[in-house]
Amino acid sequence: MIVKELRELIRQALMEAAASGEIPSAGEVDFVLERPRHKAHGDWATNVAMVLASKAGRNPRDIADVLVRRLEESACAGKAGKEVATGGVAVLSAVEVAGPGFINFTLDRDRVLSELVRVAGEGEGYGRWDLGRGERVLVEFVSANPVGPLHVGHGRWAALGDALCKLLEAVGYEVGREFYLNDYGAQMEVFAASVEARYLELAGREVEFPAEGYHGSYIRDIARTLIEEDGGRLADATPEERRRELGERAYLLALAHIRESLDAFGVHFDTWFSERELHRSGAVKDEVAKLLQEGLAYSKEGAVWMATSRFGDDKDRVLVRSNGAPTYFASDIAYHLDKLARGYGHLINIWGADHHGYVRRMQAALEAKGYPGVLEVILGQLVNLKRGGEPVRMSKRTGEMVTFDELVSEVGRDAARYLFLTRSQDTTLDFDIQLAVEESMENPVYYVQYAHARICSILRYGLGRGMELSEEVPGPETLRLLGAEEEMDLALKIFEFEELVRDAALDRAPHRLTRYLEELAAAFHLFYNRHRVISDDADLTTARLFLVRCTLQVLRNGLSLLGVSAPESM
RNA sequence: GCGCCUGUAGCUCAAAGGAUAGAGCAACGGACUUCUAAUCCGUGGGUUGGAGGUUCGAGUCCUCCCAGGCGUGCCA
Repeated sequence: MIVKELRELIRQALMEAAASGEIPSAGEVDFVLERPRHKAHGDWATNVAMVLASKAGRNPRDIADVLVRRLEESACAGKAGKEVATGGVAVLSAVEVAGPGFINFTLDRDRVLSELVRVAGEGEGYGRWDLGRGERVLVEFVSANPVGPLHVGHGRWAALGDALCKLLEAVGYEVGREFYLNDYGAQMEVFAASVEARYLELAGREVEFPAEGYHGSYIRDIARTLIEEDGGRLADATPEERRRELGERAYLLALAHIRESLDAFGVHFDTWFSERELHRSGAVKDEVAKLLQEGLAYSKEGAVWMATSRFGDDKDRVLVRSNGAPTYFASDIAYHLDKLARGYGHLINIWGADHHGYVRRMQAALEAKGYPGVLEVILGQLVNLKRGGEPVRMSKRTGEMVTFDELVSEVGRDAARYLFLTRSQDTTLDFDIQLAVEESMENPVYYVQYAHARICSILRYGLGRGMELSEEVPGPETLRLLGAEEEMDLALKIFEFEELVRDAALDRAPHRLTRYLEELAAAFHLFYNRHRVISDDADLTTARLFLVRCTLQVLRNGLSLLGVSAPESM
């Protein structure tokens, strides 16, 4: 790939120049190679001379001059017919020193074209890496409490988690997607009691709604479904039996609903891990006992505490309450150890920012167990849902909320996924439903999808005119007909994709992908408006169809990483 | 009080420590007998919350201050 090649050329020039004493040798130099913001600064630029100069106390422009001279010889086409060192193939058409000491590269057109051929050759595989070398990573996300429908915030984690998983897969990790079910503890009982109350109400009984119960209308919906299933027979059962059975059936309904919602969103989990099972199997109890044995936990004031403060936590944390009930923290330790026991070398959890106080203790616990650094927690800021500028509450307790399902059906799956991913998870997301719907024609997702559909339309048009749209790569003479500014800009934008995928994956920043796709689409739309792809000039048409097919491929690869569809027409 | 996140154009947001801080929306003016005008071109719009510091170079890193969000349970 071009970036690698340029880096290698720079390294060579550094070595040679250092060997001849023209520049100070500084061992490994950590330099930046990037696409400059301004076109006048070439196709690529590096700060290597400035880095080296500040290390050696020399003038950066002098060092840059030396390097440029060597690069010109090794990689630049320069004057026509001049031999270049890299196997006779020129990579660059120009290398210049600029500004405070930048070295700006302009790619040789033939090199651009050969890179396009590579893009086409790699097809769906373009942008994939093998950085992970198959290491197994478990990504746990959404993990909503199964006591009601998903809310809008969960949608953000679903979109983010899934995109992150796809990115990690693209760079060579083997990824497991997991949903942790908090199907144990007090909230399940509140849920059961709430459903029970509605059930009895619907059966015509006088009941007092539990003080802390969930007021959402979905509770009544669940109760209605239950009563339709069993004809209300549980109204006369013993309270214990009724509560237990209704709770269980309500849980299964809520869970089924969550699965359906995620399914409709195109997010699929490999595993649904039940907290209850951890308790049932004794894993939680056993782990607490083990921690006591290992001296990592102790008893105090009737409770069992874990000594997390020895591993970076602010204070020690309770594992077993003085009433004998294990805390959520205890089961979470057992849970995370279970993940590791299943062969995952790295754990990623996506949590809402409201859980950030929990991160350190969890990491401390794993460090105590001999797994420092295996748990990575991605904290996502919350979603502020709005409708026409007015905030919409998302409280399960008061029941006033917009569900994830409603959002998806209003805004659409692609737009919802895309919009959730346009912003870094570090920033709270204002999601205005009304705006998303009203402006759906101006939505960035349509802008990107439109580029894809437009290309498909060009290809259809070509087919209709009896054009042969083979997958074959045009010969060099034909390809050399490409060279217009918009064509080269589009090609260069295409080439950014590989590194972008890598960076987005390693930096956990799927939002960069959305931005990139918008830039790529913009480069295409501009090209489209300036040049006809299909014209009377058969060779030029062939060449442009090739460029456009490369664009199509990258749009497709990128959208697929986001989990957004690439429509053939709109 | 302490901890995490955020503060950039009227609005929503981008910018692995790089050159003249960029997009979209909103406003205004242009481009369809031509492969999809859900597009393109142009114009206006900024003391990057404030003050110091680090260095060749700071929206980005450090310190302090201001503002907002979220935490800071023997809740989950």
